[in-house]
Amino acid sequence: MNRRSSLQSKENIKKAALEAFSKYGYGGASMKMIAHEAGMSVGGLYLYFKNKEELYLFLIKEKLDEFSKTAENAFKIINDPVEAIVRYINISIEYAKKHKEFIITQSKEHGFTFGMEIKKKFFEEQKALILRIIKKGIENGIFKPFEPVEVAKVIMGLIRGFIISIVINPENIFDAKYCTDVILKGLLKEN
Amino acid sequence: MNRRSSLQSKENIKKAALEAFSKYGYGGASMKMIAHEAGMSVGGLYLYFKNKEELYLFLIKEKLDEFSKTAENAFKIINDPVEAIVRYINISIEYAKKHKEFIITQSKEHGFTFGMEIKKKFFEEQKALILRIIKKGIENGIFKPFEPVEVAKVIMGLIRGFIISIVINPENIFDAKYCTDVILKGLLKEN
DNA sequence: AATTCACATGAACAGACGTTCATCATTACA
DNA sequence: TGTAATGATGAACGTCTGTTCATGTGAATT
Repeated sequence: MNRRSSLQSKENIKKAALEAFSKYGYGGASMKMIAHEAGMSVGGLYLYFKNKEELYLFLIKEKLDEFSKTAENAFKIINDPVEAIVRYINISIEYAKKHKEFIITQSKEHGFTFGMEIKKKFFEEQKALILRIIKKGIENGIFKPFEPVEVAKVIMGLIRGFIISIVINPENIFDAKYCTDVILKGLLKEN
Repeated sequence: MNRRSSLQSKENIKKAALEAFSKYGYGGASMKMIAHEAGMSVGGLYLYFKNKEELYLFLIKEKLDEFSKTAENAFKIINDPVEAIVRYINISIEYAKKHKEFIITQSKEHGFTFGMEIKKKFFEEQKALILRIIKKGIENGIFKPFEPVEVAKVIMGLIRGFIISIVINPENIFDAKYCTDVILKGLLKEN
């Protein structure tokens, strides 16, 4: 079969590759199986991506950008820090549910040397975003006067854990509501 | 070189394998490099482990058991729920720092079909442990009357995130104190 | 109708992989 | 000293990998 639209073919490859990398990791996913899943030959892949590594990095970058845009857009219309935090957690969870295993794949294969700069940059951006929310909340007197940077780290950690939990325990997904409840109100009854 | 103690050789292999799997993942770590790092030949590995898969599963099981024992022992002498939660988080973090990347390796390679039963069992046990603490705290009137099961999930998620954060951002490790502060006291100033 | 061009193929290649096994070296015991 | 037994070797094997490339095909252009 040939003479398909070039755009469609690339889209097919991306979809197949994302699935394969997510399921089997970088080493475990073979170019042959990606090609097969994309409905084309091995050679065809190399018309669209220089090699396996480039294909992998392309996917990482695409997904991270996707998330960044969604998150930033959401905050353009939110002023309340509480709502912002709740919203950010919800966006993160939706994203995680959508991309499941691939998220973990990203943070592991090849001992982080792989696409490290891209990921580092992404995490820095996200931390800055949360930090802005926290600072605002503290300034407004809504949040307790914790150290903002440390709180931002904790929130990021919580979200990461949330995402990992979804991937590890997909049959036991927990509601974001409880998550936000705990960080906002705290476990203790009285201070 | 030969006629080493069998025990020492096995120990060398375990150490080398843990390092290799942690750095490069299951697919990325080769038997040749494990053998080399252990100071022996490839064939030698097969005197102690049936194959690569068995070696990998052995390591997973060993590390999880190690952690379970540490956690359980700690709680034998603690009655205060607050102290117990703080302690559990600290133990988890210490463990994570010690084994870094291997923890992530465990939750990913081969799409979870790998050693899944072992991990599932481990997580169930840990959740039960946390649940016990939370329930006690609520019964004693120390914790807010949240849904205990959901809170346990959130706590587990937080810890997982903490661990992942340590691995992703080793140069930016955050203090466990802030973590426990946030979950115990909450962000909001007034309810 | 002839030519060009984008898209696609899959056998072929070199290298790496996990695993096996005939062989060897050292120790323990007879 | 001779004989098992234990621990270790690494070349060899078959399989799979990522990548290349000579070849093919159908649509668009001339």
